[in-house]
Amino acid sequence: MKQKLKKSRSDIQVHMLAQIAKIPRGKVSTYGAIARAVGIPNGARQTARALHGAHGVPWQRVVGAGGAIKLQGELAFEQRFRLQSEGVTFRGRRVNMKLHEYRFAKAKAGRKT
DNA sequence: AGGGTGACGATCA
DNA sequence: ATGATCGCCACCC
Repeated sequence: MKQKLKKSRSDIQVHMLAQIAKIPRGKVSTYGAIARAVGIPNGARQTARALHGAHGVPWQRVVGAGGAIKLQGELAFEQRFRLQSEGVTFRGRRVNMKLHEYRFAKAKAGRKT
């Protein structure tokens, strides 16, 4: 029996958005971490792709590796502003990941719970 | 069917 | 720390 149906590529984005929506206020995650959470080890770009066309999701809580804001122009400014409003602290131009990195349950990790 | 693109990530100079 | 280059994966034309 199939343990896992091949999900449409579009579904992947839906799953990503679902994970992003789970990030609690005051916390942030990275494109790569979200990708891994849905089973795509190197799909950081797909996370960005999903966010680009998404709506109603806390996109501000998604940052690049190391807490770097990958957006440009006003969007970068807005993201930082919104995060600070949620209580997220920065360390220079990056989010202080030591305090705000949110950990997802990985999709394929050998976890036994 | 083929080629270019991107809200990325890691590595190298 | 900054800039350039390559690799990844799904989307768009």
